Amino acid sequence: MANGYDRASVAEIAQAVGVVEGTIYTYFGTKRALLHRVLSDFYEPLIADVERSIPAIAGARNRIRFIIWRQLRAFVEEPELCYLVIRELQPTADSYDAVVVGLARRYTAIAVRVVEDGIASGELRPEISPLLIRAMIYGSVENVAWRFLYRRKPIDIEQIADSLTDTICVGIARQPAREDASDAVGKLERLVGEFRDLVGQAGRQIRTSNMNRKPGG
Amino acid sequence: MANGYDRASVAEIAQAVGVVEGTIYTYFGTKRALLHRVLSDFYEPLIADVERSIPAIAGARNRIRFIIWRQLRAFVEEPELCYLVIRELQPTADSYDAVVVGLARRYTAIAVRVVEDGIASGELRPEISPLLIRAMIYGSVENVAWRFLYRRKPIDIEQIADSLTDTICVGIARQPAREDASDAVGKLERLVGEFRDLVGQAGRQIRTSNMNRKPGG
Amino acid sequence: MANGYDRASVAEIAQAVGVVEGTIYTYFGTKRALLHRVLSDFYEPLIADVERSIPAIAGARNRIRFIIWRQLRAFVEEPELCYLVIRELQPTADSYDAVVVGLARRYTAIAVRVVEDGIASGELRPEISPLLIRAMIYGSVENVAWRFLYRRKPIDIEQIADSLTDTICVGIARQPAREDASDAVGKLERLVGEFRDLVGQAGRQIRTSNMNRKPGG
Amino acid sequence: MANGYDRASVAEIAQAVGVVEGTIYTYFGTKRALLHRVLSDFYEPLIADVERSIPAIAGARNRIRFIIWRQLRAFVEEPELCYLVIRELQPTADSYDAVVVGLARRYTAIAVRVVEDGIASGELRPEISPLLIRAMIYGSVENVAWRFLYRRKPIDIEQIADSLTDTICVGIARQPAREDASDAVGKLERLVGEFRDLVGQAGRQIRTSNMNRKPGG
DNA sequence: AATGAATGAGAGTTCATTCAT
DNA sequence: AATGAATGAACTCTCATTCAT
Repeated sequence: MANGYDRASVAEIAQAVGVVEGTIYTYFGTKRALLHRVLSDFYEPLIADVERSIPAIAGARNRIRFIIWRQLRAFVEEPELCYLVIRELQPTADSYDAVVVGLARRYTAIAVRVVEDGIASGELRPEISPLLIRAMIYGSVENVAWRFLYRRKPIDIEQIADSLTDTICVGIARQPAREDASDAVGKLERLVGEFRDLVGQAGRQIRTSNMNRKPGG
Repeated sequence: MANGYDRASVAEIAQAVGVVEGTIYTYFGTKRALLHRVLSDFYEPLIADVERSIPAIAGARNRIRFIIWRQLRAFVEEPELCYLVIRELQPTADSYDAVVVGLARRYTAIAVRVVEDGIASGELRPEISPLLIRAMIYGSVENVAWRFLYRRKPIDIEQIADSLTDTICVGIARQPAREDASDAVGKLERLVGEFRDLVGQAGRQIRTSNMNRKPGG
Repeated sequence: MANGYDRASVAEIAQAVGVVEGTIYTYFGTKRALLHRVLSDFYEPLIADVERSIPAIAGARNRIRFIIWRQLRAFVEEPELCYLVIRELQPTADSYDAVVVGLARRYTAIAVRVVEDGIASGELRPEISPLLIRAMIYGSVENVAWRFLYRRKPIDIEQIADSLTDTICVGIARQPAREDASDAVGKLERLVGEFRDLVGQAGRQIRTSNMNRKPGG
Repeated sequence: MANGYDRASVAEIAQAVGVVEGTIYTYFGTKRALLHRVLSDFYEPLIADVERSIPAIAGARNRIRFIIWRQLRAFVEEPELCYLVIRELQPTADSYDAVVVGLARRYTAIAVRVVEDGIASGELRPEISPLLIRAMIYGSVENVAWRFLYRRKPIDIEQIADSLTDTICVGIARQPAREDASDAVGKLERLVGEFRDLVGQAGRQIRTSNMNRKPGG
């Protein structure tokens, strides 16, 4: 199952499992049935895990980090399966697929809800789209995992989870307050203007008072 | 080329091009060679376009938006090819692939450089990883495009590009820094207020002292 | 055993019998051995029945009707088995088959003997070939049964047995004896004519001789 | 194709034709398609032949003989195909089959019409069932051909056609009416002969007695 | 240069048969 | 005796590739 669904022949799968071709068909009537069983076995504990954990985690940011971290872990633990998930799971009519697509939908729906809750609680900006954030979370994880795993390098999922979460939450821009800062600058400019006026006023008063003092000063 | 590389037989490709099977082999020795030609033909103008455009765009944020937007456009214009890129382009040692993988690397390297430049110019936070940002950019675009395109719904690439860029740059969190900024402004306001009071006081004192001086002012 | 020998897997047969695949092989070393057991179990009572009944039936025609009727009944009662017999029972050297082919031969030999006896007793025309009549009997029954059973219509075996027997015995030609009869009538008319002439002649002679004799004798 | 459709693997067929397996699939998308092509190629000229010939033949009996003879010839010329026809041609839903079943129906319908016409013209008994006669014709031919061909003996189709036609038309029974009639005629002939003798004798005696009498008679 | 018929290796799948339990 | 999981050969069918024309 080294490389996607079509690439792996039933013969190879059988050999990998240590049985003979026909044995596969004793248990799975179809190559596709085998695939879906494998995907279900992958998804179900994953979903159970995430659905159980999320309520125990406080704050949208922490939850998002968990989702990212959990997905990275899945990639590290079962890279082949994750590739299968990425590449085979297309909502393509097939009734077999429907079941697994349903699982996948249920899985990624967790992220959507987390973002929605984060918006509701005021922790997240209300103008963001939860669906887009879901795409960012899973797309980023998938892409980074893909790249790392292809290099067969060990991958520090803690650090990557941190970085991704950080970027998703606070962005990459320096001085995220800069726009507020410009407001502040405007205010400051106004203040400075006021100050200048005050100083000018004061100066005039002083001068005036001086004028009123000794003439010829 | 309905759906991926394996799905399309050489016969189908030949028919689509309007020639006969054998002719394909007159020009491409191999189905895989044909694939790589197709991918090169896809990548080269894309790379040329992006490489030409980026220097003309000011600011990391604007450049990132352009990269996202351009990639979304590619998905909309050539969804099949983009799927091919996603699914077939694996650095699998195959010497054919090497060429196209090289193109892909060159393409995504642009994003890395944009981020690096953004850091250098101080626009982007120095602690972010350009490689991770690249993964986020392409992973997010791919995931969102995948989802949208599978639903065969029209996709508003302008709006999606805006949202993705926004999230990547400023994140999803309600900016905590913003409140600090207002605090600062508040402090300044308070200081200016104090200063105004002081100035007012000073003015009054001066005036008072002047008044106490010889009248006839 | 839905449709022929090859169509039924050993697994299906086992399931139908209520045992498990391996058990079949405890009792029958081979799928083919099972087939032959099934066919023997079908043929033996059938042969016994027909062999017992024929001597008790008087007349070749009645016996032929019985054979036809019995075979039709077998078709109605065990259509699948009859198809098996028709389609699987080929004298193909296979030593297994030899046994069942022997049964089949013994079975159809009954019809041959019935026809031979009918010829010997003068009930049947001596110039007919008993082997050909056997072919007609079983061929007709098989064909008609096949057609009827495929339509899954109920089949009136009494009426079909009557019709087939009738056709086999007296043919389809209209009053085949009538023409001979008219010949006979013609001959009789001629004979009667001759006789009339003779009688007339004799009468005249007698009268003549009487005339020559003593008058008043 | 030695033994039925299922028994022949495409590999065997290809080998028999002198090509390789895949080549079969260049021309026939399916094993079943190949079968149906073969059957159509068999049926079409056969139907054309019979449909053309029947109108040129006078009398139901002669026509039936032609049908029997033609079918026997087909068996002799293409025994394998005829087995295929017998065993594979089941009206079993398959849309492929529908075409060939249609041909077969059209073919055997000829016999039905011949019998119907024979009844209409008064040549055949009106109480017979054309459908049953069709079953007898094809069933008998099939059975007899089957038996003969399995023995791989040469088969005298002229003689078999004569015998089958004869039996179908006039039956196997020694015509009781016919023989009685001839017997009666024979008896009458004998009686008349005797009578003639008697009359002749009587005539001579009378003449003699007259001669012995007084001359001058 | 272009063709397209022929190829043959390999795919998924079936199933009669075996054998350790 | 009975089981049923495992087998592996054989099947139909696909398709990238070749090559004589």
